[in-house]
Amino acid sequence: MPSLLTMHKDVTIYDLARELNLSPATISRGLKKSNAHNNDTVARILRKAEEMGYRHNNFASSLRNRRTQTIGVIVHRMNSYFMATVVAGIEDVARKEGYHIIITQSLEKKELEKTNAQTLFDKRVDGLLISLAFDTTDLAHLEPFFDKHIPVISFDRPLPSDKSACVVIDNYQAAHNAVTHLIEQGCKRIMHIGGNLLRDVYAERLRGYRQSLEDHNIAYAEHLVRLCELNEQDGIDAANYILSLNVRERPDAVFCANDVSAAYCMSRLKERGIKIPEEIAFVGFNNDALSRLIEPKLTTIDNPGYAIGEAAATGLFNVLKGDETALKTNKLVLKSPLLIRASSKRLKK
Amino acid sequence: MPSLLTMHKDVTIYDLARELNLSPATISRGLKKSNAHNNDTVARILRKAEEMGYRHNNFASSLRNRRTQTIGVIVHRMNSYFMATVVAGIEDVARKEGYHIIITQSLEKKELEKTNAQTLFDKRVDGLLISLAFDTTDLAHLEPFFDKHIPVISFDRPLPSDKSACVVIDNYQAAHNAVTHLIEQGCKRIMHIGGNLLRDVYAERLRGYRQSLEDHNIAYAEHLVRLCELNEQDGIDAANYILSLNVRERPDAVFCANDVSAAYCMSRLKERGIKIPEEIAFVGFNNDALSRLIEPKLTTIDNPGYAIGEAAATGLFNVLKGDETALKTNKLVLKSPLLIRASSKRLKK
DNA sequence: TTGTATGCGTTATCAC
DNA sequence: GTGATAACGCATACAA
Repeated sequence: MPSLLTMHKDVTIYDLARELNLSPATISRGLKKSNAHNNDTVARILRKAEEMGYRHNNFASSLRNRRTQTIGVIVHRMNSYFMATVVAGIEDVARKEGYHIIITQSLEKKELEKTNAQTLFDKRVDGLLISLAFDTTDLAHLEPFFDKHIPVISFDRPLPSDKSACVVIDNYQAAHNAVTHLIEQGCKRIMHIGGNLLRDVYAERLRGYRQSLEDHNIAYAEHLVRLCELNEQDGIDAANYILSLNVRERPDAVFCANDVSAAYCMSRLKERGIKIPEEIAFVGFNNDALSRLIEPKLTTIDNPGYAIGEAAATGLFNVLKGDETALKTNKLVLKSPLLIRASSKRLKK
Repeated sequence: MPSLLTMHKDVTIYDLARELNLSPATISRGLKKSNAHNNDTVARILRKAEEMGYRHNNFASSLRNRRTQTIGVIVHRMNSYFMATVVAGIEDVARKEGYHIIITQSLEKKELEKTNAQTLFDKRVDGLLISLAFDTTDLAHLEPFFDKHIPVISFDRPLPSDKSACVVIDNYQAAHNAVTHLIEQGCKRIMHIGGNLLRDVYAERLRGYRQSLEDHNIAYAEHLVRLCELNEQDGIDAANYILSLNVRERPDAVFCANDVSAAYCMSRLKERGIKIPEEIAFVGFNNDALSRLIEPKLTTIDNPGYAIGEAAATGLFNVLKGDETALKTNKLVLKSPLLIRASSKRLKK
């Protein structure tokens, strides 16, 4: 008696060959509509395949080809609108190329990122798209990919290496725009809530912040920069920190490296009676769904997730198709406009 | 000259066999630490494998075994906190079992769900976990799984079929609790914003709503029930609808089948000067991150995503291990408490 | 345009 | 406890 686990025998190209009095080779070629073939034969093959419920066996094929038609994706976390759109962009391109994707999350942990990389390597993905975890320093876990010439392209958070291309936005410019906007609204003591400087994204945002201050002759103040993981609790902690400062030291604006922490920070400050944007103006980053939901609506920088995913995947396929220049062009930079909303509007009275 | 695509030759068990003067069969057995073996030999094999950079070839293995050690997951959408936690639960269980998961999204579209099912079937997943799209009616696309005895377990939105088990919460009871709570706060005209009744979840929530009204002798009013897709725009539309009603018909509370639409509905009403919860109280569903972020904080029903994912995956593995009772126990129901927050607190003055 | 023959890397079966 | 061998299903080099 067959148990639930016993797979019924699959239909193979041999079965089709037998039924059609053709050779397995012809079937194989016919099924992938390869050029050199009699149209009529192809039609017969396809019809029979349909009729007998044939399905292509990827393993046998991959074993033979040493190609999996699969690309691996490592994201730091999959729970933001930004990342969901990045993945959507990747999926669309991959689907068009006949590829599948395997998504894994590092949950911002170096160790998990390492495990995921190993898993994907062992699954023989044809390429890798990665956005690094917060605390990843060395790239030893990616060496196997480099060694085997499996293309790796990073996005959002680029690899500190010239071995691979990356798709990013101009974080420096975006941050500079955001801070300049706040200054134009009349803000003088602008706080920055940023991320781990190991990640280029956050280093660049900090650099843009500092440069804008300098451009407007505003002194950089150590106590107005907080680096953290940018999660809910960090937003709340930042608010508490602000509340703990005496009024002369308190910021009159906050530029935050993501919307989530900006939202929680704002929320906490409002609870304690601080008026936004009158007392403290806010600019976030990412254009998360929640930026339009909170009150006042959050001014933020659009982070074009879909375009980033699309560009990264497209670059990867270009490399897979033999266009090595895609790896030489080290950086692809996409636009990320500032979206001005109520949280930062403070026209001088 | 090897191109980027040329994979260097992989180390195989034959290579190990040659180096160690053993047979490939011995290597194969040694690598999976199977019982009947000389410990010393196993140690030598493992050491050599490490040294030569051997990695197991899943294709060859799957081709031979007809097992992929992979389970497929179809979710309707991956962008909610709820779904992110469901997937986290599934991943954890799968990892412990040595399985990988492939996640696909139907984006609430029947057609895409169908494509995904086919893809996963062709990828020969050993099992399937699925949460149906809004508009899925027939289950023809799942027949191949049933035919081949590939176990399918649904979660959140159960299959309208007794061919497979499902993991859900008691949506009827949860909705009943929510509405009863609103009634206890003194609300008399409670509106319900619900989802497509094809999905059991939403039908049950509506049923709980109606029953609670009946239990408290409140007449059911057709014009106070709106069924939609529960997205951002639907929330806004519902708010506009409410605003269009004359004051005698206007609801004094809204019970919404998810937090997102509740949040957008609230936001729009507030914009138009409606006081929440004083004029209209709100209860949402899911305990999304945003429920704690908006103002007032949204009373909601906790939807235990992690536990659901964990239970669904565990059930699937039980079936894979031969415990068929897991499929017989048709429904596993998890707890989903009501979390009372400011948006529904309206103690009588 | 089609057929023949072989190998991809692993594992199960059967010997020894 | 270990070895020899066949088979999993497909795709390609080569022959026809």
